[in-house]
Amino acid sequence: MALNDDKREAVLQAALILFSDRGFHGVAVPEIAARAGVGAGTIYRHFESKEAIVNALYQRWKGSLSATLMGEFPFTKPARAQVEHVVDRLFDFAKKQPQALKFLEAHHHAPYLDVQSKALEARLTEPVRAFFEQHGRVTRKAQPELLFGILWGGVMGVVRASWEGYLALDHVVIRQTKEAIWDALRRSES
Amino acid sequence: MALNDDKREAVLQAALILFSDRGFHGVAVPEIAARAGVGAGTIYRHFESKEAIVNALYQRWKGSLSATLMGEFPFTKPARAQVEHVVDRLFDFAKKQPQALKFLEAHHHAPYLDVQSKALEARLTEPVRAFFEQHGRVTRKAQPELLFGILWGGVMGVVRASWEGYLALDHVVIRQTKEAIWDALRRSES
Amino acid sequence: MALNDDKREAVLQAALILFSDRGFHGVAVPEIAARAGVGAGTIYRHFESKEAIVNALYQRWKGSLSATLMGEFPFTKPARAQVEHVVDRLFDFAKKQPQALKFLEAHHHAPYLDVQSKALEARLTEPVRAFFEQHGRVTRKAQPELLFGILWGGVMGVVRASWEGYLALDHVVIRQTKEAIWDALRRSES
Amino acid sequence: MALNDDKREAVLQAALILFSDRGFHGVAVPEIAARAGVGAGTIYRHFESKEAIVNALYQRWKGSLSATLMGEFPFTKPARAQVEHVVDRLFDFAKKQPQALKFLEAHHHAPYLDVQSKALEARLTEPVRAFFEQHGRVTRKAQPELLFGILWGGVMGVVRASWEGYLALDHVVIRQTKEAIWDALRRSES
DNA sequence: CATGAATGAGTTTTCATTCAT
DNA sequence: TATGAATGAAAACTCATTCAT
Repeated sequence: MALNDDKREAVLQAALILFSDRGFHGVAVPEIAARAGVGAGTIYRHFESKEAIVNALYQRWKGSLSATLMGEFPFTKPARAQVEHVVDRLFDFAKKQPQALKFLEAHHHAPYLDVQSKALEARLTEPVRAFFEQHGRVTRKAQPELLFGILWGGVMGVVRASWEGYLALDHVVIRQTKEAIWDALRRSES
Repeated sequence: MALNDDKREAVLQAALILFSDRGFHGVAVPEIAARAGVGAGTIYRHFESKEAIVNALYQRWKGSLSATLMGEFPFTKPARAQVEHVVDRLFDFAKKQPQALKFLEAHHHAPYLDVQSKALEARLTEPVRAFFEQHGRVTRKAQPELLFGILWGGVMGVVRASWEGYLALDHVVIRQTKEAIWDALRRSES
Repeated sequence: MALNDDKREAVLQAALILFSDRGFHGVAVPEIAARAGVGAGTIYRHFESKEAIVNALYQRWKGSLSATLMGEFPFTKPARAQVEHVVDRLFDFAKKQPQALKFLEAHHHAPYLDVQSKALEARLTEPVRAFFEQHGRVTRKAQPELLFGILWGGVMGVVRASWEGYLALDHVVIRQTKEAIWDALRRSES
Repeated sequence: MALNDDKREAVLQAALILFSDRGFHGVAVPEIAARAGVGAGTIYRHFESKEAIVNALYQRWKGSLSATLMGEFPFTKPARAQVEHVVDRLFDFAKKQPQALKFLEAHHHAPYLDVQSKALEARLTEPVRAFFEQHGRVTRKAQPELLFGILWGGVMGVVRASWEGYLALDHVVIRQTKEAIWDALRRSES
């Protein structure tokens, strides 16, 4: 007779979709309840407040994204393979969890994120950034944050184009993106 | 006497900052009034509703961004010069109107945007996309939307890194970004 | 098996403390359940509603107070002994059941008391009041209700002072109160 | 166009009656609004919260009661005159502001009173208590708090009897109460 | 019988909008 | 024309009560 985790999940799932579509303040709690198929009061047995829901979502999906990117990371392979791994995994995540990715992008640095969520923000981008320092000799001469910005932004630019219906995230698009991104990051021959 | 345009401007300026920081639903109308230094009721002499304010802002700044990007466009110069022009102008806009750029990014495709705003969304990215079709031979073989996504996303990735304090948008950063973006887009020699 | 009376008692005890501290509307039913160490649903096997709990408490403790005051009442002794008996017993009750006395004072005439509780209110103060009519010749010339008001109010004033920490209900205080109250009630010599 | 003080007063007046009848938690804010003849939202332009209303009432009426008791206090007259002054004024207040007195009695030491209200509680009973120390030789040998408890409690006992319809606070009742209270407090001859 | 998770009606509070001044 | 006090509809949240286990 413990708190029903199915209901907690249903609430998180409903909130993910609604928040990613209309933003935190654009969604009313009873609306989340309705979509989750539970009573409005039930939400408050599982979450202390509406803010607790966003934070639970943020932490869950930030962790999930990080795990996806870092899973089976080819630490011993050359830089290009590592970059392609990250891009591949990010596309993977974008295809499998588009709502979650949209949610994470939209709630990055939001004022209602709590200390734990903010700690995650910092901690999880760190390893990806660290990579560029390690490969300083094969990548373009520039601050790692610049290179990471182009990598992440470039891929997300393609992902967003797919969300807007301009292209599909198929193998060709992914391969072309990987090539383009690598050309953007690598130290040019000469 | 006609409606005082200074007040209309003050409202738009206040709303720009508040909306870009906390989102449309995260800001109360009387708060905009307070920051604009006008009475809450006054806002409704200049705008029909809260939604009318976002839409006015969206249309103004989308137009301004577009004008910035397209102003003095080097139609007769080679592709690389044209790409660098766009990147330069986007960085320019990011430095001069950071709030406006943040606002535009955050309100892209928002459900409260009206028909006119949505029309602008489509119309203004069009010419930039058209460019890639024109230069098909010197750019990477890929859909123009993909290339545009990398261009725009890559630059915005760097801009966002600057917003988060990781780097400054100085001449070096801008030059490096232009080089990286061009390497991402150009047809590789071989 | 019959309903577990231990649980009923636990609920009443928990409710007594909570209601006397924070009032009827200031206490949530699940809170009573938690303090009683029972499930929230269990309360409704023993009481029809939250109001039924206050009424059960009211009737129990009003009866108990009345029994205390009237127990071994020295009907045949002089008026002063009878007054002192009542004062003694009231102090006794105040020391042994402070929460119950606080509860009774706070819920006197409350709108959620039912007919039975209200009947008790009237019935139980009656005998005490009757006393003053019987002793009309040795007590001050005044309506019995006035004298009773001073008696009860005066003692409760001292009790309340003890609750607020200003004095302890020791033998000296009780003796002094009895003397003062008697001097207030008796017909003055002359 | 400043906040309309009439409305603030109407809210306080409505809240006084409702709170004194049914207690703080027994009254809903829209109910206060309805009785005050204002919109529910209006209350929150005048008071930060429901608690702010009780505290405003508490401070206003505690101050008023104190001023009533201490106004024209006969500092140079004998103890009996001083006691009778306090009793007279308390009866006066009870007749003119019965709701306020009921309110003060019911909300004494309530957990939602703020620091300022609690400070008032302590500060205002102080001078009355001080009196008994000053008159130690003509009053009964007992702690001042005991004597004050009997004085206040005794009068309030009579007042409460009047609220319950058992007697009217006319001149005779008041005179008899003053005599009784004085006999309770004075040092007995012998 | 006992439970406590679930619920929706009701609570306090906020806010876009109106309107008397 | 400009205002900001007033408002009620809607928000977040609570709680007495029910009911499946």
